[in-house]
Amino acid sequence: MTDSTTPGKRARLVAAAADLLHRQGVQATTIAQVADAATVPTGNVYYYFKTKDDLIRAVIDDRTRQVRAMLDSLRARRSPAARLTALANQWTEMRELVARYGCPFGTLVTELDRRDDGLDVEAAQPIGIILDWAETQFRDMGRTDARELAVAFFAGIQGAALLANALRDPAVMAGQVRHLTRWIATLS
Amino acid sequence: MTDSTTPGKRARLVAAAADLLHRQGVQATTIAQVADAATVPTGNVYYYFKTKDDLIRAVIDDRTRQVRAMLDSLRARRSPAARLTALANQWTEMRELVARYGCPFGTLVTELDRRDDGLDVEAAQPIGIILDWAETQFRDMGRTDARELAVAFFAGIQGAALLANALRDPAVMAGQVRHLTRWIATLS
DNA sequence: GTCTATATTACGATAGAC
DNA sequence: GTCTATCGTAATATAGAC
Repeated sequence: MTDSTTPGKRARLVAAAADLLHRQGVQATTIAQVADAATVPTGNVYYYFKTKDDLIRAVIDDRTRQVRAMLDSLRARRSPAARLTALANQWTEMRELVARYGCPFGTLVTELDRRDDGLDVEAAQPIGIILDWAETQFRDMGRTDARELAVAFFAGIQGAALLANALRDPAVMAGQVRHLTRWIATLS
Repeated sequence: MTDSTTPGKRARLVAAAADLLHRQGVQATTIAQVADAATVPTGNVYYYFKTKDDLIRAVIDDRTRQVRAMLDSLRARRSPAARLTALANQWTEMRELVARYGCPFGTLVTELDRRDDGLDVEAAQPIGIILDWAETQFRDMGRTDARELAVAFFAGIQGAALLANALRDPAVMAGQVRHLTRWIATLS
């Protein structure tokens, strides 16, 4: 920490907020609920975050870091196809959460992109990062239509997350990841 | 109308609400805004809808009717593949709206499915109807894996809507519909 | 049936004691 | 740096005149 505030509290607030924003939605989540979940007095939240939007921004930044870490952890895999498949499997692992509350990255975009302050752009960052990364993988597979394939791939994941959520059925997510995996195998 | 209330007002309120819920989101839209857009006094809304949730329910029912009408209008097409392609093209036509505010059906699901009252189930109906319809089309094409293909198809549409929205780029939606169209052509 | 005025409540944010 | 008490505002919903 750069200042002398209690190290744990800020992090606890961000973690609690991330969880609640995902499970309840941005607008439905109150500062009081976040404070309560993090065992911090309500008013004290404003010592760490000037406004609710500031707290939301911190959650988005946290999600963006998660995505970068996720992609970094895939670098060890031998082939681009293996990396893409491994990424898709992340959503299979999250399938119960996805079926109940939607994709943590996707729902954030949908909830925030109708604003015209900076938050809409920031919320879209995880999506943009993954899309660019997937494009690189397809390009490394020698495909000239890498961007189109990257969109088809990640749209397949995000769309399946929405359908799994609508139907409250984790199997929809898992089935689609299997479908995408087989599709990628036919490309290489 | 079954009762003797002014026929235009209720319909105007639902239309104004549908538009605002899509463009601003459910929680961000107030009764006063809807009333204002429909040129109806704020308090008078409660004569037509007992609660805000009642108004939202009316909007969802309207969207469900839109979907049924859309699917009905596709029955004239000669082949299942032509029907599926024509459906996908609806999103290409909506691409500007989709890039700015998301898919009108998809965003409604994402915003409402975290609730446990009845609204979450109702909001998912348009999705379920389209998915079942798509499954029928693939089955009519002689495919035994019709459900899997229906999920892949509609997830491709909904996911692309989310990506187009995140990137604020209508071309993403149009490009993915072209991609899906070519994919369907390879199946028949 | 239609509309105005207002009650009620809930939340974001602040002031100020410790 | 921490916490309590509270202010101000905005939105849902209602009461009641016309």
